[in-house]
Amino acid sequence: MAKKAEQRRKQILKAAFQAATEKGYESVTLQEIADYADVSKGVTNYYFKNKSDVFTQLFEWITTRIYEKEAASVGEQETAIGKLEAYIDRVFISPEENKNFYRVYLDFLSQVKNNDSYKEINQKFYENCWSIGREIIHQGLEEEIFEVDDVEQTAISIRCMIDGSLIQWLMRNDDQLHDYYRTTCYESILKILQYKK
Amino acid sequence: MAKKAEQRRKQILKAAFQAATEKGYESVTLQEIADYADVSKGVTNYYFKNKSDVFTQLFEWITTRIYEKEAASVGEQETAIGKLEAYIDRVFISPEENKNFYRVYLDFLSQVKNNDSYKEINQKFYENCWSIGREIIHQGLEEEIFEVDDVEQTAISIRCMIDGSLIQWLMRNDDQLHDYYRTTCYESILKILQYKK
DNA sequence: CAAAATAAATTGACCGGTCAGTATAAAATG
DNA sequence: CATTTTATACTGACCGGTCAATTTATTTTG
Repeated sequence: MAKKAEQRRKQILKAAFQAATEKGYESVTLQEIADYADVSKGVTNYYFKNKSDVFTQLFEWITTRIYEKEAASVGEQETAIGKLEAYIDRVFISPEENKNFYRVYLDFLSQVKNNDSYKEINQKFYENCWSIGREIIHQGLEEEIFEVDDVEQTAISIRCMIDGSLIQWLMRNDDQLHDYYRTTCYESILKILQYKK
Repeated sequence: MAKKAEQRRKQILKAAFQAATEKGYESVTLQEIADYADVSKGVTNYYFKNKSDVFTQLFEWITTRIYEKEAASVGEQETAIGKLEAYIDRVFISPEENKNFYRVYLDFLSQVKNNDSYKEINQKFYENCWSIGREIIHQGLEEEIFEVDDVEQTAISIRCMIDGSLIQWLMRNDDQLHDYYRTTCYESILKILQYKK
């Protein structure tokens, strides 16, 4: 009962994600969401307060999922380099998935200024990302292979580098460059960490 | 005559920029642009093909202007460190100006996927940014204070770091953090350049 | 257990409002 | 007065949200 409702909610969120991926966040209509979900137009407003509510929940859902996957990948590794590699490999997962996520994510970011809920959700996402960075840095310091004086600042830098790289890659819209940007990003982070073999 | 027309065009572009800063790109109406420019709605359609045309020209105009100012600041300096500092100081010019530019810029970026003209304009902007990066790197190599094996890749990394930093700063929406992110960005770039005193 | 009653879920037509673009009128220019 | 420029009114398309009607699922009752 409540389970089926939850299923419907997820179905609509997925449809909204798909629609936003293809049409762009702002221009997605309730009709399009309904079409992608294979339901009629009224359903969305039955399960969600309004269009904005759909997207708020979508934003929360995808950022949480992304973080959980990143954290799980990093957590599996024991060494600092292993963790960093796992992180970068998870972040740069594939051209297709990165395109889907970052297109919608960029749309959300461009809306943060108009929407405090978005801002809060993104803030939480950042904090999660930074915590992954800290985990890697601490491990590297323990192994004495990184030279970092401000852990917090370095964790922030790592995420700047990741987002900056993926956004720049996305804008160039060339799947072939995906590997190049992953490598560039990875090597730059190693330098930021002042990695010594 | 043609001069006055050019003046009107600029007036409308400025109004569109102001309107986009305050209301967001997608939701700006032709009426609002006209209001900000203190003209009637018909004028915008007289000087521009359509709304999209206004924004394409706006995007081109602001990215060119940003680049020119950055290039001028860097060009004034002789030393690698001087150039890099000038670059970062120009990029992180002030919370107010960064907010205005990056908000609109983010809007544009989120539209690049739907608009080949935007993509092209942004590509040109990136190439200009990378050329500034290269100028700094070459100077540092000459002075033998940087250790860079791939100039192109490093120039790309520098811009990733800058955009990543300013976007993250913008999302946190705290003017106080502006200095912090400037410093963080500057120091990270120094590490990417493997700067040795 | 079957029929009836009730509740939950779904549909799609419809409404109010907005906006881009157009047409046309008016004013300025020279 | 003819051409260019600006102002205003209008149109048609579109969209978010509502809601009455219908279908489907669940519960009650005899």
